[in-house]
Amino acid sequence: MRQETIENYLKTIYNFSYNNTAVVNNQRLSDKLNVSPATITEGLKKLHELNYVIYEKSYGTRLTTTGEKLALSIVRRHRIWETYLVKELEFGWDEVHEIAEELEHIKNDKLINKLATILGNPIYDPHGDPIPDEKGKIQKSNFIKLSEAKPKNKYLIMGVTDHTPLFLKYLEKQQLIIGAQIIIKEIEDFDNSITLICQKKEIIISVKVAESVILGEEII
Amino acid sequence: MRQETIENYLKTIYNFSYNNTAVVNNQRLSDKLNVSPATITEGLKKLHELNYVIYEKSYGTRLTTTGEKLALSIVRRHRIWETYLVKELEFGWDEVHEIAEELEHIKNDKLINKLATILGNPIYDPHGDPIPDEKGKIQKSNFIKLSEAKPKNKYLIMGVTDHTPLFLKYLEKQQLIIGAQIIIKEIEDFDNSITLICQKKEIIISVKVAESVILGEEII
DNA sequence: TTACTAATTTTGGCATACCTAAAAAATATT
DNA sequence: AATATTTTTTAGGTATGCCAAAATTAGTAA
Repeated sequence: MRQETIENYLKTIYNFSYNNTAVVNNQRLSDKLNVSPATITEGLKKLHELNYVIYEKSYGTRLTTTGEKLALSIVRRHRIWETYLVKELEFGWDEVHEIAEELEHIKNDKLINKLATILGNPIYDPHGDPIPDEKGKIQKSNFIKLSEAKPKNKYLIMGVTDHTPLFLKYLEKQQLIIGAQIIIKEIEDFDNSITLICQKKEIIISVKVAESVILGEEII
Repeated sequence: MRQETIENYLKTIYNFSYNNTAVVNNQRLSDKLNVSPATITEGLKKLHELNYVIYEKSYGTRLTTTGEKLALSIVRRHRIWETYLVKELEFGWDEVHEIAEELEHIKNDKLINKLATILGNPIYDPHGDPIPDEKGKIQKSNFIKLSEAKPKNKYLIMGVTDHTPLFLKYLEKQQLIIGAQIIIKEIEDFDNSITLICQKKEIIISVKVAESVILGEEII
């Protein structure tokens, strides 16, 4: 199995496993990795043999300790590169994901750690995702989805779970950027759309958008 | 054919063709690309079909205009990355070649041009090799090999043609670095070893070393 | 020119990464 | 529980990138 394929499988399994608490199903992997379900079954069997995952047929897959370690190092590379591209090379947050998908496979610890040092060892990337440190340790945080926010409360936007340029450009247009403070004004019973106040402007957003925005602890 | 394979073939053919003046044989490609001669034959046939090379069986191969254009862009990426690693990320000139072999396949013009801009659009990389510009234009220069230098003359070290860490570390130890001025004192008839003066120190080097060091025009 | 040597190509084969279609298993619905 | 739906697996097949060994071609020296 090609190293890059292994890395893409492990990273994707990691991203779907909620810190290795949940088992991941084949269908989502098939969608995300753009290969048929049959190919996923084959791939998981091989990764099991290689001791990267525990694959229980017709049930689900999770990472072994070895697999998680490798997954975390890919995630680290991806997020460090995204941060470097935005902070040092003047890329927009909506254009770095794709490049980082390639750069994350460059295997050179000295390089990644040098970039991290230049950036001041950041803990979050430009989309608010936590960056694992060299040992794979990751910042834990109890954030909530904007779709779970409660009326009248104040929050900070901490991240996004959708990294597509279209979505990110939309957020930027609405000034819903990381670090922005928002107040939930009202949640419409009919379609769960949310009216919120951001930068003194009233904005109405759909559930679909709210599902992909991550908020930090309420400000008391 | 995988894009990365195509790029490695074209780059290697380019490097062996002396600016597309000479035809390249399979054996050297086989050695450099670490695949069997049989595989090279197959690969060249495919590249011919793809219009990247003109492959004449049992004679040799050269790049088409399309192939040369792609080769130059890979060479540019490689050399820009090497320069960036040395100048901005504090890597040694002996450790960047391998990383650049991976980075050169990242396909994003904006990224490469941004790095080039930060570096001030350099014309030479840390090994003295010319960097093609965005359009593929490359600095021409009539350098000679140290093994072709004449006694009593003064030269500047302009580059190297061997990029292996072992060789580069050896040069560094002898202070034979790019930009250094040398005077040829004597060439031994017996084994063609060269005695030269560099930084006021006398150094004796073998033909093998002299073959891989590039000198600039004599200083009058 | 001939006979040898070296380089190249052809042949046949193997492993991998993918696919589709059908079967089987798991899950959801009535 | 029985049926329908979804998910997963199996079976069989294709294309690619590689190889070793045999056959051919080119180069060289007698």
